[in-house]
Amino acid sequence: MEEKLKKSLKKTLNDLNYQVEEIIIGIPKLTHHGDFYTPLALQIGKKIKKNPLLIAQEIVKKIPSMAEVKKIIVVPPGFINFYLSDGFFVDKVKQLINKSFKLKKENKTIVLEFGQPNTHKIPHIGHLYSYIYGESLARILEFLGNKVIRVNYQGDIGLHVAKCLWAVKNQFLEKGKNFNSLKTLKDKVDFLQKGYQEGSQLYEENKSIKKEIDQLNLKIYQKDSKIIDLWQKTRQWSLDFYKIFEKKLGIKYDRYYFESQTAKVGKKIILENLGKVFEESNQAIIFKGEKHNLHTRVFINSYGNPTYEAKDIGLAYLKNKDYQFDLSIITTAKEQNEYWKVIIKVIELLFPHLKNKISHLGFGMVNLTSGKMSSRSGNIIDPFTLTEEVKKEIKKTFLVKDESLLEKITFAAIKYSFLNSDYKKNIIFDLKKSIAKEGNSGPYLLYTYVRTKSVLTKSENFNLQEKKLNFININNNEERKLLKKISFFSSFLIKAKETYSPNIIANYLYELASLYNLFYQKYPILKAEESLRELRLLITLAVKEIIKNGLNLLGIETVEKM
RNA sequence: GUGCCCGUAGCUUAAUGGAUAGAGCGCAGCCCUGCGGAGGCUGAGAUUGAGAGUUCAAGUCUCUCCGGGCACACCA
Repeated sequence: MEEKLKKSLKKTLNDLNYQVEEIIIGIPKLTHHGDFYTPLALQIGKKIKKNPLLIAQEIVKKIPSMAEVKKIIVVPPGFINFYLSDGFFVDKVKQLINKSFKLKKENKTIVLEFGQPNTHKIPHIGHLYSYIYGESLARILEFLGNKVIRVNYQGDIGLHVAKCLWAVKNQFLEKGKNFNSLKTLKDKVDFLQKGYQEGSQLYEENKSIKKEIDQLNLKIYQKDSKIIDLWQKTRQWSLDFYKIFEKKLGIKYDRYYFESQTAKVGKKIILENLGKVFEESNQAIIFKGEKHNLHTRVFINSYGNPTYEAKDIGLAYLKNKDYQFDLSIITTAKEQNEYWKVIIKVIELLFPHLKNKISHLGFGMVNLTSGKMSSRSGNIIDPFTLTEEVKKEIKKTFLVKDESLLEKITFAAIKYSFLNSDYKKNIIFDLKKSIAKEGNSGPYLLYTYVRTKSVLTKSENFNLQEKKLNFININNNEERKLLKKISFFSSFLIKAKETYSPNIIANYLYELASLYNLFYQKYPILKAEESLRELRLLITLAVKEIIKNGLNLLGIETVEKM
C-alpha cells in the first residue's frame, strides 16, 4: 500500500517536473520540532492522504518552482515533510538582500488616524501607546508600497476645554494672576492640566458652576469674542507642546484635523439628513441603531451642539474630500469599539461609496496598577515621566553617557515593550516593571544589530555580489534555521500587515536575533575557513538588514554603537 | 440585562486547526586566552479559567458556565 503510494507520488511529481531524489512514507521519528530535517512542512487532511495526485498538487502549490526537492517524508496521519536543497535558501536570502527586503507594491492610499491627544489636558501613556502603535502601522503599510496619510485629530473644543478654561479664567486670571510664571511649554501644559482637573471636579460638585461651564462651552462654540483669545492662546500651547513630542517620537503627520473644524461640517451633514438617516427625539438628533443590531447614539444634543458623533461624521467627509482614500483606518482605545460600529454604519448610510473603506482598530487600554487612568482625576502617568524614569534605569544598568544614544535606547525599550504583544490586549502598566531592558526587549535587538555591524566592519572585503556562495552541505542546525528564518521574513511581514499586528514583527525579530546570538556564540565567523566564512557573513549581513528594517517598522531607530 | 474584547508557568507573554505549548523576567547552577558577556548554555516551573461539542488533529473553531475589562442617549 505504502510502496504503491510512494511510487505513484514520485511519478506524479516527475510528471509535474519535480525531480525528487527520495520519498519516504511512514517515518514519524523527527528531531526536535522537525526543524532540522524539515525546512518546510505541509499538513494535509486524511481525506486526501492516499491520493498521490492531490498530495503532489499540495506540494507543488507550496514549493516555488525553482526549488529542488531533495526528499519527501509522508507521515500519517497527514504530514508531509520535505527537504529543499540548502542552495535554495541561500539563493532566497541573496535575493532578499538584493531587493532590500522590499515586496510587491500594494499602491493604495490609506488615511491612518492615530495619536489624537486633546488640547487643554496632558496626554497620558494611553496616548503614547496610540502614537507608537499608529506610527508602526503606518510604516508597515508604507513598507508594503502603500501611500499612507498620517492624520492626527485633536479635540480642541468641547466640554473638557470649557472645564479647563473656566478654571483658568475664574480661579486664576480673575484673581489677578497672570501667565508670567509659566516659563516653559511643559509648565503651561501642566497648568492647563491642573485647570482641567479643577474644572472637572467643580463641574461634578457644584450645580451653578456646572451651568457656567456649560454656558462657556456654548460661547466657545460660537467663537464669542470674550473667550476666543484665551481659547486660541491656550490651545496653541498644547499644540506646540505636542509637536515637540511627536518629533521626539519620530512621527511626522501629514495633516492635523481639529474638532473645532469638523463640528460645523458634521452638524451640517446631520441636519441635511434629518428624517432620512437621523431622527429627532427629546430635542436631540439621534441615530437609531437598533434596526442594524447596534445601539442608539446622539449626534446633535438638545442644546443644538454637535456631539463627538457628528464631528466624526464631519471628519470622515473631510478626509474623503481631501484624499479620496482607498481605505481609512481609525485607531482608538478599544473602549470605543461599539461606538465605532455605529459611526461606520452611519457613514456607510450617508456615503454609500465609502462602504467597506472605513475601518476601526481598537487597541488595548493602558491601565495602572492603581486602576484606570483618568486625566479628569489626575490618576495618570504621562509620557514624559515615563521617558525620564526609563532613561534613568538604562543609564544605571548600561552605563550610557551619550545623551542622544541614551535617548535612542530609551525609546527603543519603550516602543518595543508596547509593541511586542497583541494590540487588543489591555496593558496593566507598572512603571518599574513594564519596560523590559534585557531579554526580549528593544535594547537586546539593538545590541544584536550592533554586533552584526561590528562583525561586518571587521570582515573588510566581504562583497556579496562577487561571491558565488553555493553551499550544498550545511551541516549545522543554527545556520539552516537562520537561513530558513530569514527566508520567511516577507510572510511574517504580510501577516503583520493583514492583522494590523506589529507584535508579529517584534516576535519575528526577537526569534531571529536569538538564533543569531546562539549561532554567534557557537561558531567562529571571521576565523572560519573560506566558504564557511562567506556563508556566515551572508547570514550576518541578512540579519543586520532585517533587524534594521524590522526595527524601523516598529518606529525604532538603530544605533551604531552601544 | 444586551453586545464586544481578554483568561496560557509566580509575573509579562508566543504559537496560518497540526507533531514534545515556545520565550523573556524572576529563581538555582554554568560559560570570558574568542568576532562586543547589554550575550550564551543547563535546570526547576503549564491538566492553556472550567466543562461539553465539531475534527484524523483544538490554546486556536462552536456552545454553556466562571473570572477580568469595555460599551450601551445628549462627555470625548
